[in-house]
Order: sequence, then structure tokens, then C-alpha cells
Amino acid sequence: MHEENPPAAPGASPLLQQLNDEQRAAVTLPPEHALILAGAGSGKTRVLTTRIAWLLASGQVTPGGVLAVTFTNKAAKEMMTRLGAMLPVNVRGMWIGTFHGLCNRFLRAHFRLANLPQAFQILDTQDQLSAIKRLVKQHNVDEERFPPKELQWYIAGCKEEGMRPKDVPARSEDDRRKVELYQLYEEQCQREGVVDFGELMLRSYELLRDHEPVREHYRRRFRHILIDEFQDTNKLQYAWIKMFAGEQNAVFAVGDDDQSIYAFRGARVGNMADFVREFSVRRQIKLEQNYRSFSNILDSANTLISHNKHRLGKDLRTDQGPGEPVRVYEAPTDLAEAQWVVEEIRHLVRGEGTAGGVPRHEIAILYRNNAQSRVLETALFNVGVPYRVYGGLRFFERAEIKHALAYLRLLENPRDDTSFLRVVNFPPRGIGARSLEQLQDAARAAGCSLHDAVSATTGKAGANLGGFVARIDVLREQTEGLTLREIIQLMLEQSGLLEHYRAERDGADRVENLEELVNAAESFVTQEGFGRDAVALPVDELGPQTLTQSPASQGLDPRQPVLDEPAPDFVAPDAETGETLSPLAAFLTHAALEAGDNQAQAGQDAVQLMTVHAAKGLEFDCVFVTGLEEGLFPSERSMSDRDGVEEERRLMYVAITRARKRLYLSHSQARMLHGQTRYNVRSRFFDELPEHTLKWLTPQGRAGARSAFGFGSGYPTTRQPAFQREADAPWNAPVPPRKTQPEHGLRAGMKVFHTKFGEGKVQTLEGSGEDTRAQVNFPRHGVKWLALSVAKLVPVE
DNA sequence: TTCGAGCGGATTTTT
DNA sequence: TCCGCTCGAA
Repeated sequence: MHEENPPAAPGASPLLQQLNDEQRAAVTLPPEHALILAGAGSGKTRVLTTRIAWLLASGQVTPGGVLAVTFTNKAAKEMMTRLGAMLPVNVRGMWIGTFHGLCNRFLRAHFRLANLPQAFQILDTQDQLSAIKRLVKQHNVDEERFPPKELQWYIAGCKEEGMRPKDVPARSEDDRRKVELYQLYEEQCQREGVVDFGELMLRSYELLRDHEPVREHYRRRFRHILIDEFQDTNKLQYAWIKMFAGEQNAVFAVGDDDQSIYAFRGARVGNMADFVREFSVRRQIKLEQNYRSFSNILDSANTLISHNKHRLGKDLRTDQGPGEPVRVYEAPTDLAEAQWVVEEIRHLVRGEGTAGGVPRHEIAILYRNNAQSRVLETALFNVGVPYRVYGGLRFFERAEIKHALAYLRLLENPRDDTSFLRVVNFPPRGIGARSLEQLQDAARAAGCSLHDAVSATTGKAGANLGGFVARIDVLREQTEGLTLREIIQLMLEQSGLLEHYRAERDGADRVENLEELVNAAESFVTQEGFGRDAVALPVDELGPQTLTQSPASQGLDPRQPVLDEPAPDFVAPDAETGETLSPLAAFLTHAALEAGDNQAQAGQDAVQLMTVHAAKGLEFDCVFVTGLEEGLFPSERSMSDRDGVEEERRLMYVAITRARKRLYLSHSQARMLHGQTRYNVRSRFFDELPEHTLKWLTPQGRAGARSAFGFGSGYPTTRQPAFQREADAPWNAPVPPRKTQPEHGLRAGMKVFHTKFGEGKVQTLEGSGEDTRAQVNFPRHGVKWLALSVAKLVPVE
């Protein structure tokens, strides 16, 4: 993220030197609840990370006492990177992550209390839908009346409201049926050992709510709770935060009500006002100094958003001067609009009328919905301007990858019927709908998984199914003790996936992706500390980490730290036995929680195309906001109620504030929509912008008039000073070398004794130092992964 | 079992 | 218009 350095305050701590007064006030707030209203481009991430660094550096909290929550993996990663650059602290050991990532970590650590198998798998949205479809078929539900998509939306909505089936009010017959299906869905998930995204949140919340010792433990532990993008939290997330916040914690909530654009998926801006009221927040700080844009752009944004009635109130300001006017263009058709955009971009890139050319990746074309990208793409393609569209299928969502993951999940958990059905006949092996129907009937009758029901089936279908199950089971045995890389390679061969795609005419890309999966696993192993060479930084520079054996069984002693160990997400051992997740199970979790890159074509310098939603949090030198027409932006469906229009206006506000130097707004009189030409008037938002910041490139309100391209000569020549890298900062002391590995005295092949599992044989050793884990085969309990720092493993003989 | 025709639906999206 | 999904025919 690009940020300019505000003037340094003399004499302040080096951490605070680069902050302006507002930012510094926020960073150094006393340990009590606070709300930070952070405008666009006001250095929000900087304030959050510096706050954590300042708390640590001033000894107010230890790394283990920080809980920092974001919405996206990207934001979490950025926070960790920046924090790591400010202080020599092991950020991986801290509880910094997404809501779902942290819930996952929490539930793995308390899987017994949560009533989940330790290796529970996570359903993504696709998996959830297919699970619901399966359920609906099984219970002969009328799919016309209860479309699976709607049920999915309904169930997710209930969970976001914190409601279990018993809590849902059912008025009509339809309601009752839906609640019943919700109930059945839950039972199915529980039986199969899988959880969906909403379940991760809801179950963590309930665990805290219902188990006082656990709640008290975490409340005592997390002295400082920091929330990013607070305006995007839903009801359940707010309640979840409340569970962690006790008498002595300080909640530091950062958000911007003007950038709340996710109401449609359950976000409640109202949480900000509720937070102030319910937590008796006395400290509210507004960050209004903007380091991103020139004032013509900011004035436009400020004036536009002032048309919203429900605001906490905030005005962005800058020291940068007016800059260029906001250019407005009216096109006769969507095609002409696209051609104008492309022409304008070519001028920008060549540097005509500007100082030097603009790099293509500093140019963004924004639109309200994805369908609008088509005509823009065609226009760019025709003249050979490289571009990149955001928002396609992500890596872990691709069909071939999902297939491979399904095989891997079956190795980990044969009860996973969703995965079973996904690959039972892929590659095709003669198992059709009829066989599967029989199998599902048998499974239902026996109350078991599809995998286990196979042995009961007979005939030719039974033979095919038996072959499939045998293949999986053999593979499971073969992969025992292998590295993750070897497991995946063996699976790709044995499943027939590679062979299948190699034979397919245009399967080359898919083969490539499958090979990429091996790489993804490899880098996951290295990054998460599963590899033998994983580097673990020492964590105790700023305060000792207590690594304690927890009290036995589920009765936790609230005075004892339970899981204060500095372990990365996936290595956190179970409090009781020291058992850790296998690298495979951990990788599968990673795949579900982080679907991978959202960009279609990586690589060369390209113009960026995306929806306004996708642009939130990004910034570019030049921004085009296209399709500004009534019915499109604001969208038709939002126009019926005021809240809807206000959210569209906030969306427009987000779009405008993405631009640093040059902003273009365009609309078209005619547009192809659903195969028909629609004629739209220009968006009401034009009337809500201040006239003095605008430069109309076409005469207002008249058709087809294409005036000369309006290239101002004033592309700013003043480049902003380069962002001072935190690595150069004086407080960034060199990291001391890591301690030598303690001798655990174990080797593969050795016989060991565990107090709970008895005698077993070591199969593999992984990791180093405190993160060392052993895979042990216990004759009576099967193969387990154990953290040596927690599990007591005594060599036998 | 697989492939192709026909139908309907079509903001915004992360985990 | 266009995509994805369902259903019917070989």
C-alpha cells in the first residue's frame, strides 16, 4: 500500500515518528475500548499495526496477549508482514488472522469441547451447495419450491444471526420445512465430520458462550483485541468479539461507515454505533487526513457521500492541492464507451499530455457488475492492450483441483460423502446414477457413510464401487509416513486424474494446475513450519511465552494458561494429548480457508479490470469508473429502498477514493443488457458531485456528441516521496540467531510410549525445535501426529 | 454413461 | 447475450 510519510514529530519514539497527530493519538490510546473512524487512504493499516507494535514495545502486552482480526487473508498477511518489519517478533505465534482462520485455530485446539473430530474438514461454498443438493434429493424435497441455492442462503443467514434450528421462528409451513432441512443439514455435516464457514464462527461463539473456564481463560489472555474493517462485521462476529471481551480487555475497532458495502452478505454498519453504546466507548478518533488523492478527487468523494443521511460523519482532507479535474464522459453506446476508455488508456500509457507514461498496472477500470467487463475486454483485446481481470475462479476452486482435494480428503476422512460423490466416478469408472442411488439407500438404512456402505452392495455395481473404495483404502495405506508432496504425487497417479487429463484434448492446463498443486503443498509445508527446515523465530524478546501442559481432560483451570504456545495455525497441538494435525489435514484446511489468487492472468504489466467491490482497499494512479447509469449504478435492485441507494452511494464513494491522481467517470446512453438494448439516463450520482471539480468531456445531456479527447496538460509531475521502508528503521534490530534444537532423542523406526495411546512406532519426524512433531503408529489407536513439546513420548528399550 | 439441446436466470463476495 | 444446469436421446 502506498503511503506518504507525514512530518515526523521530534522526540517521539521511533515507532511513532512517521505518524500524524490523529494517527499517533490513536496508536497511543490508553488500554480501553476505542473506535477509530478511518477514512479512505488515511493510513488505517499503519495505525493498526503500529498500535500493536507500540503495545508490545512499551511492554503493555506480550505477543500472546494480542488478538487481531481481519476479514481477508490478504489483510492478515499484510498486517503480519508490516508488524514483522517493525519489531523482531514472531508474528506467526500471535493470534492475527481472519475471523474464520482464528475460529479454525480455536476449534482445532478445543475439538473435543466443540464436539468435532480433530481433522474436521471445511466445506467451501461449492461443497456446501452440493451437500445441500444431496440432502434435498435424499429427502425428496420439491426443488422448485425449495431451490438448493435458496436453502444455502437461508442456512448461512441463520448461522450469521447466531441461530440454530431451534432458535428460528417458523410461522408458515414453508418456514417449518426450511427449519427442518436446516436441522437435517446440520446432522449430515456432523455425521460426516465437516463444517461450513458459518459453522466455524457459530461453533466458536457457542463454545465460548457455554464454557466459562475457556471463556475466562481467553479473556484473561487477550488483553488487546483489534478489529479491522469493523463496519463489515455481521451480527455473529460482533457477538463473537463480545465473548472475548471481558472486564479487563481493550477492544480497538477500526472501520469506516462510509465504506460499508457488504450489507447484502450480512454486514451490519450498526455494529459501530452498538459498539460505542454497549462498550461505553469513550475514545473515538477520526482519521481524516488523506495521503492518497488530490483534493478535486477528495472533494468529489466528500460531497457525494454527504448525501447519505445515516453517517457517523467524517470529511477527508489533503495537503496535496487540487490536482486535475475529474473527467466526465458520455458515450452513445457501451461499445463507444469502451473504445473511449481504451483510447484514453493508450494516451496515458504513451505519456501524451502527461509527464511520462503511466504504467499499465497503475490504471484501473471499475464497473458495477462483472458482465460489464466483456465489452471492455473486447475493446482492449482488439488494440492489444494487456489487461487483467480480477474475480474469476481461484486456484483451489478449479474443478481439477477440487477433484484432487476430494481424493485427499477421503484419505483423511472416509466419511466425507461430499468428496466421495465428487470423485467416485471421476475419472469415469462405470459407476452411474443407479448404482449411487442404491448405495445411498444402503447407507441411509445402515446409518453409515457411503464409503462404509459399499461392502453391503452386490452385483456389478458393487464390484465397481468396491474397486473404488479399495483404491482409496490402499492409497491411504501406501501414503502412510510419506511427505505431503509424495502423498499428493501418489494420489495424482493412483486416482487416475493425471492420466485422465493427459488424455484429454485440451487438458494441458489442468495437468499444469495439478502439478501446481504439488508446488502449493510444498510451499505450504515450508511456510507453515511442517518442513524439516522450517525456520522458527524466537518469540520471547518481548515477554516470555508460557508453554504449559494443560490440565487433563476438559475441566480447564481458568488460572492456568491453556494454549499459550507460539504455534502457527496448523501446528497447534491438542491441549490434552499433544496430538497435532497431519500435514495433509492441515493443507486441506489451508485450501478451504484460502482459495488462492483471485487474478486470472498474472505476469506482465497490465491494466486492471474489476468490480468496485473488488477494488476496495486498493489504489491506482488513474481510475475509470464506467457504466454510471441509473439502473446499473445505482443498481436497479437497490433503488427501491433508501438504505439500498445509500449503500450504492457508499460504493461510488469507494470507487472515487481509489484514484490517486486522475479520475474518469463515464456513462452510456445505450447499453446491451440481457441481450437487449437498454436506454438509461445518467446516474443520479453525477448530480451529487460538486460542479467545480468536474470537467465534462462531452456536452451534457446531448447524444452522440464526441468532443475532442480532453487531455489536460496537468498530469502531476510531483511524484510522491518513496515510502520509507520499515526495514531501514532504527528500531528494527537484527534478529538473533535461533536457538539450537533440543535433543528429543527420537528417530524414525523407534518404539515409544505415550501415556494415553500406549506403545507405538515412530514413522516420521517433522519440524524442528519446539515445533517438532512425530508421526507415530499406535497399534490400538492408529497413526497419530504428536507435538513433542506437549506429548510425552518415552523411548522404549 | 455421455453428450447435446433447450431452458431460465442474470448485482455486489470473502471465508 | 451468455452461461450453467437439467433432462432426454443414443
